[in-house]
Amino acid sequence: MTMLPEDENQQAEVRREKLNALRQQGVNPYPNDFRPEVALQTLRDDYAEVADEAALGAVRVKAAGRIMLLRSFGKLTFATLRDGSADLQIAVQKDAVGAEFYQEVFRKLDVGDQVGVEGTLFRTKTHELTIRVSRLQLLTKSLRPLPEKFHGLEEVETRYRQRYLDLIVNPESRELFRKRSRIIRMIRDFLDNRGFLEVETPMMHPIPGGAAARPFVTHHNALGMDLFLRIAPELYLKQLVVGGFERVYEINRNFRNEGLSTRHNPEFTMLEFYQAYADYRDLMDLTEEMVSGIVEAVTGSLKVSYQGKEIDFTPPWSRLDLAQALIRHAGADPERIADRGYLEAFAKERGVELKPGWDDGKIQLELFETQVEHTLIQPTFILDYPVSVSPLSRRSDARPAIAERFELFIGGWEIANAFSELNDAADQADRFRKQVEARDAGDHEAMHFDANYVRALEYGLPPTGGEGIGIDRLVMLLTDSPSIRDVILFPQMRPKAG
RNA sequence: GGGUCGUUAGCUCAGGCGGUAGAGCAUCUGACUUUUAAUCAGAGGGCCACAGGUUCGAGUCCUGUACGACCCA
Repeated sequence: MTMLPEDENQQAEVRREKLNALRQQGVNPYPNDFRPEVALQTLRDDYAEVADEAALGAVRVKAAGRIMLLRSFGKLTFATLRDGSADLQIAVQKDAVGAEFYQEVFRKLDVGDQVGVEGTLFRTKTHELTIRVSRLQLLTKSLRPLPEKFHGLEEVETRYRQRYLDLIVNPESRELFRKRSRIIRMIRDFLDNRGFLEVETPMMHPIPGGAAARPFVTHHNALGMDLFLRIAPELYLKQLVVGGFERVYEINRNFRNEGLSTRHNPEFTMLEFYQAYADYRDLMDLTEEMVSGIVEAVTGSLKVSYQGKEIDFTPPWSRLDLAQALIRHAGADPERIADRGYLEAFAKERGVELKPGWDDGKIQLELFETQVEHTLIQPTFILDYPVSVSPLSRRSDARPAIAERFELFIGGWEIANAFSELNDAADQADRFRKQVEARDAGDHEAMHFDANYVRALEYGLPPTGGEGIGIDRLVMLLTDSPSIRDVILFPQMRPKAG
């Protein structure tokens, strides 16, 4: 019965011996009959101002947690207990729990063990609120030593691979993921309050659609067909708008088969929402209101420091069309911004490699992404994209080559992508055809023709605005996290040998 | 995919020009009834990521591999 694999160490060996000794003494090291009655944070809150000895001594408490620190004085031991809410000190006196229990059971406990305690409250000489333990029960014996008490766990690789260790010993990591959860809940509240319906759409798609990206492929045995992990829920959500759900949203994972980086994880969380009888300008207003509200609620301010840069979320945010962005931020010539020869020369001058088959719009987009995007630190809406690179967006009535689309950039990254939805079924079919042509010409990220989606449009999609917001990047900005792996509990890692 | 850097005790980290592997915390033994990273005295603990190479001798130099971090595409 090997309990620990080959990375056995001396300390684990000692703990296992203690476990066996406890069992022989009739102590169950893994009982499940203890029910804590109060969270440690509640005790801290409720008795923060109470100093009266008699009053504290009258408070009977029953709590549980993990031993994080032990300070033993022979007949008296102080320990720091940590539960899901907070840390609190306990004091275990030999006389109070019984000499035999203290000696034979309690002294076999280690940092990392889970215990349940009953007792009363008191304050130490230095006024620290402490549980005076009258009864203590081992709830779970821990067999491996925890990372060091002072430095915690520093090595990022272990923090990602064994996130539980990071969460146990690094309180700031716990706080970060609580913040992430709060951000997502606020998004739900915001949308729910505006009459949006949260829905779930397929994660496995027969045709990958709704974005320009390479998908992961999987296989359904019974159907005998390949399926694709979704790269976006967009086409399904709009079918729901066709069906009469005029405001829908989904917060869930997308999967894109591309490289890993500090801003890319192969699975990432996206909010997509669609609102009938709205256009992309309505969505800009909504986005400003939603995001700035969340920023203020989460950080207490509209000004956020991200990696040394100050980002001011105070609305209204800059709105700049794509051509203007190239002129203003990349120094393109305003007179010739739509001139093909100029665009090619400008790209060459900036070291942007052009691929065959690129039209003016694609060159402009590429120039924007390489020359401008990373400079947009303050929240900025870039709008009016070329139709050719926006195959699901509605055309501007006044300028048919321009799509009613915006992307939101913050901290130099794309945070959101939105447009007035294309609801002209024939135009959509044409756009899909052009995508298929690009695909046949070698563009692996170009879209497939989705006939089911076109058929849905033929039944009539009301005029609609739709948007996707990258949740992980938003959380990065609000938690000052340098890597997307810091805001994903279990980021994708290469398997380590053994 | 390319470049740079990293991998040493459970954790956090030192190891000058190649010469028997170090510290703090943790662990173990002992002392200690008010500590706060408790303190004091002692002890044990290493596949120096892995595989080759150079050398009388490699944690250290060279090559490759794995994993990670950062930058670039």
